[in-house]
Amino acid sequence: MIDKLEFILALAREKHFGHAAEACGVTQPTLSAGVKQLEEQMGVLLVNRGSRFQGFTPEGQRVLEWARRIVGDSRTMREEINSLKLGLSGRLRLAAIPTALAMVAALTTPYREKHPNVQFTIYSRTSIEILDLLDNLEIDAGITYLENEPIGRVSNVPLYLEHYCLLTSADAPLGNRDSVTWAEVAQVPLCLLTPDMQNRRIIDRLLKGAGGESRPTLESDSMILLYSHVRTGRWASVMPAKIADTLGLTDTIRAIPITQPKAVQTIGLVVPQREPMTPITAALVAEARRLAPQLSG
Amino acid sequence: MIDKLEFILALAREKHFGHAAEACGVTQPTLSAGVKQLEEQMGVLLVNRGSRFQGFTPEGQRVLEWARRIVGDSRTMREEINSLKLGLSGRLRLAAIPTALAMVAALTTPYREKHPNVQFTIYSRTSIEILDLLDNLEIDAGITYLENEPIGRVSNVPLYLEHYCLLTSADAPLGNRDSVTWAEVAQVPLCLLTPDMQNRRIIDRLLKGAGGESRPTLESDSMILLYSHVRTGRWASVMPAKIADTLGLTDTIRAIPITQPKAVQTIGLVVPQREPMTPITAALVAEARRLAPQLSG
DNA sequence: ATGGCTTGATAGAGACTTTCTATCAATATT
DNA sequence: AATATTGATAGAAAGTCTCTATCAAGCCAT
Repeated sequence: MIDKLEFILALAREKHFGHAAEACGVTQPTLSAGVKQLEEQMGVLLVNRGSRFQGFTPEGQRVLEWARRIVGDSRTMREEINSLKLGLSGRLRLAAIPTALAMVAALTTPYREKHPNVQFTIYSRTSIEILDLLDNLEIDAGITYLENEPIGRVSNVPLYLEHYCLLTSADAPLGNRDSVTWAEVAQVPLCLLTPDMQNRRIIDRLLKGAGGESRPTLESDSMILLYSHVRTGRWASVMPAKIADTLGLTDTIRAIPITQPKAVQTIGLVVPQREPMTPITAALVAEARRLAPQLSG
Repeated sequence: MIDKLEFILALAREKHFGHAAEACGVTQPTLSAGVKQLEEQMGVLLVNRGSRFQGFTPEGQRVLEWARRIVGDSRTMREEINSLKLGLSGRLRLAAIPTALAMVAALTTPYREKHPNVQFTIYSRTSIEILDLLDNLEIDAGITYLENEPIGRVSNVPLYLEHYCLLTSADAPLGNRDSVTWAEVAQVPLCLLTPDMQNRRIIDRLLKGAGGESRPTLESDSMILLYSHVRTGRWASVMPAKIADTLGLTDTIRAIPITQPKAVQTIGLVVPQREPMTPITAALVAEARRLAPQLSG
């Protein structure tokens, strides 16, 4: 029964019988049969088919909702029993927006000291993808923007505030300043994240708000790539202060606070809104609560 | 998997492998094997055995908690899909304390008019048994005292207030009065419910509070039996006003309000504290909310 | 239009699980 | 000590699941 519900979950995210089957580690006929059995048990069609997957029926959508819950609970149960047996162990799956990647270590390091048997898998994802992964039980927690764009059925723990800097060579225009305005930044050719990243959309909005326009010379979904370009001394970028610090500033590269307006975004931990949490997730939330005051200082 | 969890639930309430198996409609070896499989999957003993059932291990108790939740959710899912398919249908299982039995019809009658395909099963139980049945998913809702003794993880809807009357023959001592005190009632030989009923414990407390003692001439767990004795004109009883009204008063039998103190108990609907509720239960809660103002008037 | 490609359904065989009956060992009960 | 109760175990039969192979329907490109 529960494994059939997992089929539904896989189908929801893959939207393809074959791929979903592969994700579940079974063959396509097995998954097809599983879905069909569910449909027979419920006495209702759950999936609209027409020679290909065409989404769920209304009943299928309800079953999907329940499947998230029931499958999630059964996993949580397993994990909880495991923890009782041999302390916290297993794998913590986490996803963070690129600009927050640098601070993840501040969370994982004390966590690992307390719970050395927990393994980590950490993905770099967009804020939208993070919420999707959470919904589909593919990650245990995410680190993303808490405000700004709607987030779903999740609980959150604020971690720190993101302030923006112009990252540029000291001998470039504006390179000698102690602070710059968004209007000034709008005049500089920038390397920015791709528009599927919320960070980029935020920066675009700020630039537009200052009367400028966002026409980045270079886009990437990798902070490392952006930073390595800035390091050449020939490019500039806008980054959160925290990540600029982490990446390290050289003599020639400066991180200049951008004011007017002084834009601030809250970054935090998000976890599925479900009680009780898995022990592994609960420990992460505890760590985040402990850490938040230090980070915001 | 889910059926194995049902085994655990059955075992929790039957405390006996054989009986639990029968309750699940399987043989005892099947249930034993199912539990053993769960234990192997979890990697932990769930049940303490020593030639007989000796309760759950700590891990077993956690699994039991999860089983209630997961099994409950999977049933709710089924019911929800069924309702989507052919409107509200199925069986509403309800338990009420004896003194509330008379008012159940006020709930079931309008319910049935709105949802004619729902069938009812209604048990007369003690308040403690009701909470137990709720925990074990054996009933969908209960009607019982909301205050006075602790109730567990349930949501409630107040329905009406229970006021107490002396039910006695008009020509008996006190039979001509318009109101009596608890101290006076304490002098009369009474027919009361058995002490496993909360109603009896409440009345005992009230009598004791008035300096009297509870030494009922006759005890029974059936309101009908108590009432039939009072009807002979030779016995007296203490009953909630509502049930006395429902049973009907004759010329010779009077229901006399008992004052000093004016004791009042809230009776209400209790349902498992879980979101969302099954559609059948949700409809009952809606009905209860609608009804409460009328009843309390 | 037509041939090739993708997608999901179907059929049938083999492997695996489940569940039953029968029986046993251990403990309670008398 | 004899008997009854309780849950575990063994083995056989039934049932279920999952695989490979194949098919039919739609999609797409020429």
